[in-house]
Amino acid sequence: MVTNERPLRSDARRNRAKLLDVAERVFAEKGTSASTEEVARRAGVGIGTVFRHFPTKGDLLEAVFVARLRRLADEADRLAESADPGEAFFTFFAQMVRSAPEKNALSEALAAAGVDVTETASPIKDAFRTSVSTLLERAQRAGAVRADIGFAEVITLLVSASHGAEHSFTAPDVQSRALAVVLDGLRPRTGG
Amino acid sequence: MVTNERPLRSDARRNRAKLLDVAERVFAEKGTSASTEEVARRAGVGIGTVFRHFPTKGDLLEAVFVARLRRLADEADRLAESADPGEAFFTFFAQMVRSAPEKNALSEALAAAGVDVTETASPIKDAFRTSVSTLLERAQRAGAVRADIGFAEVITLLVSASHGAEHSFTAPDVQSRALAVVLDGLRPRTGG
Amino acid sequence: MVTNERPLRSDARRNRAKLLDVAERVFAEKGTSASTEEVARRAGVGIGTVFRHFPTKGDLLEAVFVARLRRLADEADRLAESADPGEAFFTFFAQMVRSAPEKNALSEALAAAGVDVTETASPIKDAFRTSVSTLLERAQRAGAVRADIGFAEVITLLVSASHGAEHSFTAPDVQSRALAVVLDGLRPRTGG
Amino acid sequence: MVTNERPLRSDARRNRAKLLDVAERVFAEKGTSASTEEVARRAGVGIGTVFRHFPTKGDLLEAVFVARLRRLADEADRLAESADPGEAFFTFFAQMVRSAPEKNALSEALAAAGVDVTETASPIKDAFRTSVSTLLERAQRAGAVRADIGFAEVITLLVSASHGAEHSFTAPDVQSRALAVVLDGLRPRTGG
DNA sequence: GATGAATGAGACTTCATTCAT
DNA sequence: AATGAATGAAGTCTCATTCAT
Repeated sequence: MVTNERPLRSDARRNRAKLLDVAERVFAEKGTSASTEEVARRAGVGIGTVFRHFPTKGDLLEAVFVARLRRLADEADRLAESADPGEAFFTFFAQMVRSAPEKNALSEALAAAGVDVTETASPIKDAFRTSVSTLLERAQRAGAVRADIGFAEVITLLVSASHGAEHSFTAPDVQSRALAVVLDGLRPRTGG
Repeated sequence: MVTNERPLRSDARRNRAKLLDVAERVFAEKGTSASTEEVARRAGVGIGTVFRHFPTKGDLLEAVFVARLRRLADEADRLAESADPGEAFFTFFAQMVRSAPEKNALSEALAAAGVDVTETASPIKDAFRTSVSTLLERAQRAGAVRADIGFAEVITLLVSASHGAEHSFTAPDVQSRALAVVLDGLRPRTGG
Repeated sequence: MVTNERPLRSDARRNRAKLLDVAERVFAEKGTSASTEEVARRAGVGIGTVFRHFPTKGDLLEAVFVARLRRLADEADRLAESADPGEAFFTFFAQMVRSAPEKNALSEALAAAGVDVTETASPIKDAFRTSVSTLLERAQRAGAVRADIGFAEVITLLVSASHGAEHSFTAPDVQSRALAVVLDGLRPRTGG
Repeated sequence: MVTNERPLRSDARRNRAKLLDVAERVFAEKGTSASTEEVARRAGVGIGTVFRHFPTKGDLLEAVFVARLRRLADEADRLAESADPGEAFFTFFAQMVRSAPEKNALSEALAAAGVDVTETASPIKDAFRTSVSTLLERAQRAGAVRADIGFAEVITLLVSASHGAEHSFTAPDVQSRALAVVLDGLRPRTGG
């Protein structure tokens, strides 16, 4: 089935992309309570244009989150093709957490992914879930990750760790060691 | 050092306590964007009274956080007296995380504790740091907690895990397993 | 039963009255689509003050209508005490229609009265209904008004005629003659 | 006198007619505050097309009114040929009022007719005036309608009664009796 | 001529904060 | 000290109108 939405005019498509891009940056800097006006201003468009593309501030936020999820799923897919499943999984986890500080509210995006699977069936959320699950299962089969956790636990930990990492005042080495703790916890208990 | 603030009139003292109590509940229920007006209403005082005690909404939020910290430090002190240092530490950690959901934004309070040490030297923050550090060091000396982390890492993990736990839509058993991962990560590596 | 709303502070009462007064004039001049901002400006208060007294524009409009109804009911009561029931009724009807031009949307207030009796049971609407009904019944008993109509028909005609009269471009004598037609129609058919 | 406007391209003519048709329905349903955008959407054209045909929302509204007037004038003309002048007049009056509910704001169209004679000399308005006047005069000559009123009074009453009838919450039988009152008022006084 | 994206003034509403009572 | 009315900046959203495609 083909969607019946005709493709946007080129200028509109450009504006939409620009808005999404700017919005991501603005929300990263000031949190999700940043005003729609500021997004419009920094994108160089009128406030009405924002509204046309995203009828509600919530819609704009959701679009930003979805865009992020899409990129994260892509990254997971890329890593899934690597030779070492364990390394692939831990790399993905660590990368996400390390990139969190520069994108405030990434954790919300992730949380949204974990949640709405039950409510709004969104293709992107499904794709993200599939990509991460694949990464996880391969690592578990390879014995690199403990077997008693699933997608939900991984997301919860990812959300948590990302959130912790968003607080820029924590020193980088503290972040590293805290992350190491979580990663160690994800490994199977040796000599258990 | 003695503060030069004269003691509050008895009704004022009562109002202040009541406000703090109500504010904690309100912010827990609706997040920190709940209105000052609602706090006043539910405390049964005029809005002017809130601002007399806490000249700024930020001041009110901080006071709530400090009150929480004080209670947490007390709890840490109580546990520090128990016989098993390892169990004391893990109990403290788990208790805090499990109680997070019912106090929205607790993580912010904790984050604030980690932070402001550099800015505002607050006696309560210092006390909290001392209490938790004691708990940690005893557990480490007893070999129950890995030795390569300190107060900062623990707080970061606590903030993270609490935040993850605040999202009520995650199932309790998922929360438990995610918490278990972090706790396991905190233990020394066996057979290393 | 006493309402549990404590009386307004004197300055608030003054402002409320002023706002109602100004709002009535503004809506009369520009129709009900006049902005709340303009009401605030002409009342010499901040926009927030309007909101405090009338949380919604709809609330403000309703308050204006209710105030009008109250005055109309009072006028009906005053006339009900006059010696000639027929004259009382026709005077009331004519007065209302003649005063309509200077209060745009009076008809809406009246329509509201006719309507909401079924929905929102408002004391003022009930009072208005009672007052006008009394006036009507006395005139009918005196043989001055045809017997086959009731309150509902009178209100409908009043609303209609008032609306017609609101269009200021119609010459006064045309208005008079049109009103005369309606009044004649209300009289019992002679020699029927 | 010939207008120097070149004839519209066939698709443009079709669009114009469609727009007028849709606009009448939309304004009837939602009142004149319905958005121009909705008219465009339901007509299946771009918003730009609406503004090309009617440079202003006011222009669109006026065009709708004019179209209505034209149809009303036609109806008046048709009735003017019937045998009974009195019945023709009353039928016309009653028909208009009865059809008012389904065309919200018809009264405004009529009011516009009464008015703009002085401002914009529109052929259609003149035609309407002539048609209704003819209907009225014939009925008066036949003794079916009182002689002391003219076109202006009839329009005023028509506008009034139509407005009253537009309020859908009034029961149909109430409407009927109210209309009967006006019609009776239009008849010559018997036994005067 | 048709299209629909962009515009931006302006409407309503919220809320932290001030200040007269 | 307490009160709560007043304030007004700021936020979200709407919509008539313009203009590049």
